[in-house]
Amino acid sequence: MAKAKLPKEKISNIKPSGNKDHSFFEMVFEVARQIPKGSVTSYGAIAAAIGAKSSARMVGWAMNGAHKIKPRVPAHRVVNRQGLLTGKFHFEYPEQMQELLEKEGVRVVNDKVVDFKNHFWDPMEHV
DNA sequence: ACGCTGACTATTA
DNA sequence: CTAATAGCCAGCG
Repeated sequence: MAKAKLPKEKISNIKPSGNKDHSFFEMVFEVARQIPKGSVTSYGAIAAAIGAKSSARMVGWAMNGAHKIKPRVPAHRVVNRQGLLTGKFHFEYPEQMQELLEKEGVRVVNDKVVDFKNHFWDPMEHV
């Protein structure tokens, strides 16, 4: 698949100027920002928290713009259901995700969160 | 407006 | 454990 390219300011409308924001993306970002340091969660968990548990993919897609939005979204704390750092290639560099996690006390081996279940943070409990 | 893509998940083999 | 398949839905060409 030589797809590639999804650069630039895609997801044009994440933050329309002065507009009321409660799009799907905004809700994802809001939840993601609440992830405490040293904890991780899954796309599906976030999706479920905002009432779209079947749309885990949209959560991941939303994170695609997480780098450019206002307060920094800890996208590195969001991994897939297996605890794998599936989105690491979307960071400035692939190793950054693991670095950030380990820096916060989350051990990562072979691109997977160690003791993922123990570090898991359920967004539903916070909301 | 239609079709393809995708940072997912669950199920089946 | 891996591989393949289906369901899912917002954004973009």
